[in-house]
Amino acid sequence: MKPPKKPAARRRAYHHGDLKDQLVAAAEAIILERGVDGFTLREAARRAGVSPAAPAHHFKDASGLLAEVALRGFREFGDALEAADGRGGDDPARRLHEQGIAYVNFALNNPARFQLMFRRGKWDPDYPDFEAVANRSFDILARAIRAARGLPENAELDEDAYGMLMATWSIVHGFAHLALGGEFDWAAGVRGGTKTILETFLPLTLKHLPAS
Amino acid sequence: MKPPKKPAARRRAYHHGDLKDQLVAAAEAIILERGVDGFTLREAARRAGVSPAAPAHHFKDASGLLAEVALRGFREFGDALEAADGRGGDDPARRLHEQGIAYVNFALNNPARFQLMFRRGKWDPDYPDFEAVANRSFDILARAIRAARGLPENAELDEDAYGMLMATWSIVHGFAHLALGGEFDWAAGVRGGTKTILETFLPLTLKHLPAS
DNA sequence: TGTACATCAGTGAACGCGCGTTCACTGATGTAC
DNA sequence: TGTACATCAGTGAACGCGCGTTCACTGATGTAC
Repeated sequence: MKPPKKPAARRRAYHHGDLKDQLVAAAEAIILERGVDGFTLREAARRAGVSPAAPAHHFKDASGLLAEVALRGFREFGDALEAADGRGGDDPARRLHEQGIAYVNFALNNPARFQLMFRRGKWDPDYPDFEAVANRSFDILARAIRAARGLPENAELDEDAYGMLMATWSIVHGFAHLALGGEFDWAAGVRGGTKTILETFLPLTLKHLPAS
Repeated sequence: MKPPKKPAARRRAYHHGDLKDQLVAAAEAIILERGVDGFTLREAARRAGVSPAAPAHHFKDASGLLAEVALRGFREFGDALEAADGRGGDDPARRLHEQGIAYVNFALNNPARFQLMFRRGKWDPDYPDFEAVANRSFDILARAIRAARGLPENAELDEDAYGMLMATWSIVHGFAHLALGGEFDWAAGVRGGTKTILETFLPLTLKHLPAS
């Protein structure tokens, strides 16, 4: 009756097959639980069920793995901003508003990635493709700012454009950072905090975006 | 001729006399050089010229020392905000504007403290006086917001006031955080960055404060 | 279709490191009489 | 003014810990013929 040769607990294949992705997933989980500084390479290996030496076959070192995590974050982040921008149609104020919503939503729904992305020094800046992917998010914002200021595409920003760009970026980034840092908890209550913040406080705040 | 009994290299007194303050100063220097996560208690002791066990006589543990550093930061920060608020006279928009300038100036001129202050988890939250001192800064902002919205002192904030407070806080905090994180370096150039940021980019940005 | 062999992706033990904290101790200081 | 003694603020050695990385290795996979 019992099938021949099936070992009681099936031994995992010597070759993992999906290690790179699982290391990335483990890293995100660790950062979520313990914060960016709680990440260790050994712990990621442990969670992937692999010896501490295994990650070296996929990443130069610990900062390489974190670069991959951040890179994927920036990729999705850029996608979210671009989609939001599109939702704004040809109204620059709406485009900026939608981007703002998307910015904060991404941060609050992906706190691990977001916090890592804005922690230069934790990831290897020379990781392949990193710079281009990270710059895309910035360009999406700059494009909408140009439209709002009536500047041609690819034009240099003028002073007012700088002010508008920095103010817009600052307000959404500051909001995200303060919310993630728990500074808005007094207002949101402890339970369901993220939802309350996104649904009631974010709209109240974004009314004050420069272009609105 | 030679004075009697003066040892060649004068031996430091067994009792340090100023250890607590020097540990605080050392901690700030370390954070400045290596970032908040680069801080270690041993290194602080080393810089104060003292054995690694000595700090225990002044602080419960490492997070206690960091709490003292953050506490002093909050104290000065509150003073700076209060002074700025006063500079605004009875014009609420000016009060908020001055507070904004002071907020970012403090952050960029005291990066070590500032970054530590907004890193819950690094310092002991039960450190004596901590909560009251940390809340003061918030109250100073809230007071000016009430004035801007025409609310009586100590009144509950209404929805618009929440929006204005969060937007104001977000913009200055976001600006400070992005500037410290190096995200404005493309605009400021590498040399004299802080000065350029404070003198040219901050004013352009603060034009967009909600109350302006 | 089979086989030799290079390459790939793991293992697990070991390295040296710096950390925070504890321990028994001792020298200096302050105080009561 | 002197002295006994408690307390304060240091020492330095040791603890156990987890870390990132290296090493020689080996099992599994892919490819050329």
